[in-house]
Amino acid sequence: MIVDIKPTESELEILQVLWKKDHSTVREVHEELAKNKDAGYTTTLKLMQIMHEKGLVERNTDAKTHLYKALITREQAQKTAVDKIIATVFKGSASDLVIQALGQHTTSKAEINAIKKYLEQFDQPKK
Amino acid sequence: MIVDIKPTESELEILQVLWKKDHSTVREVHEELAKNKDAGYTTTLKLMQIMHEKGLVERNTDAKTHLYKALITREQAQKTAVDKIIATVFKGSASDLVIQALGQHTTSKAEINAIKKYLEQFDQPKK
DNA sequence: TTGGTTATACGAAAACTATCGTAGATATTT
DNA sequence: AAATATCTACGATAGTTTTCGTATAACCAA
Repeated sequence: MIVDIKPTESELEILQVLWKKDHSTVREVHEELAKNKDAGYTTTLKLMQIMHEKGLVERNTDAKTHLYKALITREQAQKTAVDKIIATVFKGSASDLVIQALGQHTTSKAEINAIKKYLEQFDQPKK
Repeated sequence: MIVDIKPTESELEILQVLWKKDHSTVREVHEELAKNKDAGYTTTLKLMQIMHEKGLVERNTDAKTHLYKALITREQAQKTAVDKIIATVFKGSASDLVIQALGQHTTSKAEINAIKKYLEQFDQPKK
């Protein structure tokens, strides 16, 4: 595994924005975060510079305004996050997590069916 | 909601121990943590004292050796944790979390069946 | 070309977390 | 009772994360 880094809370917020687009400027990320958060522009800038040092993002510095791109994928972050909470609050039981997740969020019929379909694969004996 | 506090990593480790029993001493918690962690006794003590200040635990100080008890339940911690990662890395989709969780952890047949059974309730039209 | 806007760089403070040492009180053992 | 062990209290330190102010460079408009 290339990236073994656990992003901090703030770094995850930034990654969220970066995952939406191919690449973003600090300004774009900051505007997006500003909707829910109250911090200055240079704070976002500094965080993204640190993320670059850590190898969480790459950036293109050709132009005056740098372009940032996530290097860790959403899937990697998901895996890390799931591993952690299963270990810390679910006593190692993935199914406990599943039931908790299904219970507390409204889940559409389509989603339910997707999960059922997913579960069916466990019925098939391995060929 | 009474408890709106997000326990830190270390605090969660301590809560894990407290959830197993009705109440525990610092010594008991420390011995348990010492199995996987390498920190001094006073570190555990200090952490538990801080948790008391924060209202994460209550304690009985009648005897010389205090008895600690978790005030936040495992279920509350689970809910907070699940809410957070659904929001931060799963774009708000609970089913994405479910599938990710099922995919990356070995899940026993019994667990699969438990989940299936749980899902069946969504088939029944509300009476 | 000069003034205003928008960038980045970077040091440093503030806030939070984790760790430990030491002091002093209380219990236990011999 | 004296020595030893065990406990709490608490200050101090170190590490990490988040925040911001200021300097400086690049761009743009009048």
